[in-house]
Amino acid sequence: MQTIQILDANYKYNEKRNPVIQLFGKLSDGTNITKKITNFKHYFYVGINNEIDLDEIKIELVNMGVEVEEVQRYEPIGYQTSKKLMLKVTAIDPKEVRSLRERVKKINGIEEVYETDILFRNRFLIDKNLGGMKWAEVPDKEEFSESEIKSLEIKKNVPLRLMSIDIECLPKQNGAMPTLSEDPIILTSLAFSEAYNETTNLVLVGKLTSQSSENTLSFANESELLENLMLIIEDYDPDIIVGYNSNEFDFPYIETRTKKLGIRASIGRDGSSLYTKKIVLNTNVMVTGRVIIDLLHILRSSNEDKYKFKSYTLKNVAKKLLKLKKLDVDTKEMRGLWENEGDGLKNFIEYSRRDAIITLDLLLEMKLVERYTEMAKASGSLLQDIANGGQSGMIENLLLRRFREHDRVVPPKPDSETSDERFDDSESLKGGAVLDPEKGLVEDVIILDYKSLYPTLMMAYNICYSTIANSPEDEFERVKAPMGGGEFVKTETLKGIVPEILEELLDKRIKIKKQMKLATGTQKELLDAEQYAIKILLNSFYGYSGYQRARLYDLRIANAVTSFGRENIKKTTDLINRMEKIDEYSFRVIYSDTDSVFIKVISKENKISLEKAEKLGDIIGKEITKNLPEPMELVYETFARRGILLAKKRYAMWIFDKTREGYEDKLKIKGIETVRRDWCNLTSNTLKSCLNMILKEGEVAKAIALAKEKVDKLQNFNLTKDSSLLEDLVITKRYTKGAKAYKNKQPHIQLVERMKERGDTPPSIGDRVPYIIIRGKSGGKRQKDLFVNRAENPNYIIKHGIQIDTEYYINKQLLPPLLRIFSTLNSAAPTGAAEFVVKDKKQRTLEDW
DNA sequence: TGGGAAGTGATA
DNA sequence: ATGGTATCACTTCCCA
Repeated sequence: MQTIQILDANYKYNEKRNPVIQLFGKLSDGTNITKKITNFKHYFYVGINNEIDLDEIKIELVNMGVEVEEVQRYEPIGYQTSKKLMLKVTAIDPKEVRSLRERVKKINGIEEVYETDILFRNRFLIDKNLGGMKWAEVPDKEEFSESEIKSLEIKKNVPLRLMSIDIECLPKQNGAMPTLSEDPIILTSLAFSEAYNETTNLVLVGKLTSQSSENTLSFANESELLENLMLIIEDYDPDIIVGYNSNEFDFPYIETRTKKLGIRASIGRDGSSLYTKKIVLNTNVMVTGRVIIDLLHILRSSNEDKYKFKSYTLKNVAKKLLKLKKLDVDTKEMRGLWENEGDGLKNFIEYSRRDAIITLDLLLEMKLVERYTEMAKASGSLLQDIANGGQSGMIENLLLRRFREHDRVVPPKPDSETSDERFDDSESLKGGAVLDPEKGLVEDVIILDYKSLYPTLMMAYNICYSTIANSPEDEFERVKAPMGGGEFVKTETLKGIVPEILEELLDKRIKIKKQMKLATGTQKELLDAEQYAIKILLNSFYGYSGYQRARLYDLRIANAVTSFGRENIKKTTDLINRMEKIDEYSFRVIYSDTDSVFIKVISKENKISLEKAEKLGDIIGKEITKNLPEPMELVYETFARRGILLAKKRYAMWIFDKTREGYEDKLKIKGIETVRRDWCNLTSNTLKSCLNMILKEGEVAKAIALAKEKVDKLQNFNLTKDSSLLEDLVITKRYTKGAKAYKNKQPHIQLVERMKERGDTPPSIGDRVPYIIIRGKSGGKRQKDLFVNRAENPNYIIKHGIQIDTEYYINKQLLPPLLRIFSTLNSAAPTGAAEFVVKDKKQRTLEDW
């Protein structure tokens, strides 16, 4: 017997054209191993009309060459007291299932089909309780039957072998984008996390040069470079290959070049080739038995604040995450460097090497492998599916497993027509409630929030597909969502499948968090990855139920969650407002959003201490929690000594968090321009400094002086003297779709169009476009001078010495956000702020004249 | 020219 | 391809 951790799975036909599952796994010593399972068959379910003769239906099915079995199953949606008779249809060829489904649907008496679009490898993993990065016990032999494999619960993970890749190509025209069909790959850099033959990186050079050394291999031409690249990959045998924009550039490029040169890119663990597939905007890269990760793709789609950047170039991301400066080569210099035999080529090689090293370092720094491993283990999805992104896949995997255990079938994914219908009435899903804040300066605010509100609501009210009461005349007791949403039977009648999953996940997360407090080093990191994976899953069930492309889309569920949530936060607010004084303190809710409440502490005698604030927060939280169904919980989050509430979802708070060394203060800024990427740094930085002065130091006059200083500096701005300030004027916005798809003009889109006309390399869809607003032609027609037409690329501005529209930066970038802050202070600091506002108005009128 | 609607991006 | 809604702010567009 052997124990393996599963890295990847697929299927392939044997010589008898029977499907064979291939499992790509690792032994605990790190050895890679492939296992083949021979007798597993694909199947799906059909729901039948009881009035049609069952035998007739069965005969028609059997005539299609499938096996048919009578089974008892629950339907996917709704509380049911008994199972229904269904048919399990087993196909011999997994590829047939799709066409079979269409033929089966036409049979008279077959009303529904279920689980017709589960990938064969997933069907196998689900049924055998196996999954990505999970462990299995298997026979020593290579090929065996499905009954010989057993799933194991093992916490530890085999270390994976990681490799990064980066290619450089030589375009015909200096500075142009390389063309697949014509321009060769000249350099390929690799970095290895488990050393390869005692080296951690390699550069393959596509021409013979004296520059070759131990870590630099030189080859006669591109063909030899690529042939050797394939050999190195096979030899090193990485589990994960990571690149930066590699799904859109490096891999498709390698695929095309190898095809053109007649080289087999057979880097799959079963000897299959690298394979890329373009899907609308993105490209999927597949290498059997290995996991391909594109870091750019992952960073761009990340929701985490720490991975949000104004620019996603490898250079900027490395600067921010690794605090590194990346060597940079201007694409226009590439040909010169390449043709240079001395230092030029050497620098080019080192630049390329460094890209590969940085990419690998980023992967390690982000702890991505650890996170993805735990997400795979918690959901059962394969590592590659996790890396490709999407929470719906993980949720579906979990639901398929649990529904199966409860003898409940799952519907197929909606076709495009069905999801269009869903889209049409999608307005019917309402979200959380946001209370209009008491705007202006506030002091002494306790902030409380609900821990995992949506998941705990689903548990508290037994909200699930399996507990929806679907017929009004049913007699069992049930709870109806307060404002829209379905009715659900109580836990005593039937505990829902989703609440059951959530409960297990929540318990597990609490346990892990406890263990984390005692753990250190890698042990702690592993636990952190595990709790993070669970957190993602916990929070995804609600979104999934309201997601139009979900198998189990049900607005009665999604609406019930938000409606219970809205009712709950309103009740919470009312209860706190009506609460009796505690000691000499009374309370008023001044803001709330979905799951949080901001409570102003009112006291005539004493300013509240930080310790007392936390104590009161705890008391209020417990007081509210005690009247709530389990496991809902309102907890103390933080305390703000002072803050400014500007509008819903826009505020700045000076908060105090308890640490081991005492209290740590910082600004918690939400929604306002300091945290927005579509404002220039000059605005964000000035605003942040002003907020610091006002909130922390109470120095309004100082803040106003700073604002004035910045305005003055801009007024006297001179590009040739002061080009360092230019960087602070850059605004970035995402280029989201093709220019023709925009109904209104926007500065960054106009710039992209202009860059195309000029023949500059334009940003691609999805990129953030940096721009600066330049001065218009005075006396020109107003229409032509619209600021949308005056966005320009920063490099272009420097190169051509173009004048900046300093007025725009003063009146549209600096002043509005600053004035919004100052004007809220009018009552608190009337003199300073008022003076500033008046002066500004004067200035503006003067300029206008 | 003023004011509101609509489009867009970004955030909570 | 693919978790959700609420909200803000800016800009252009369009009508009176």
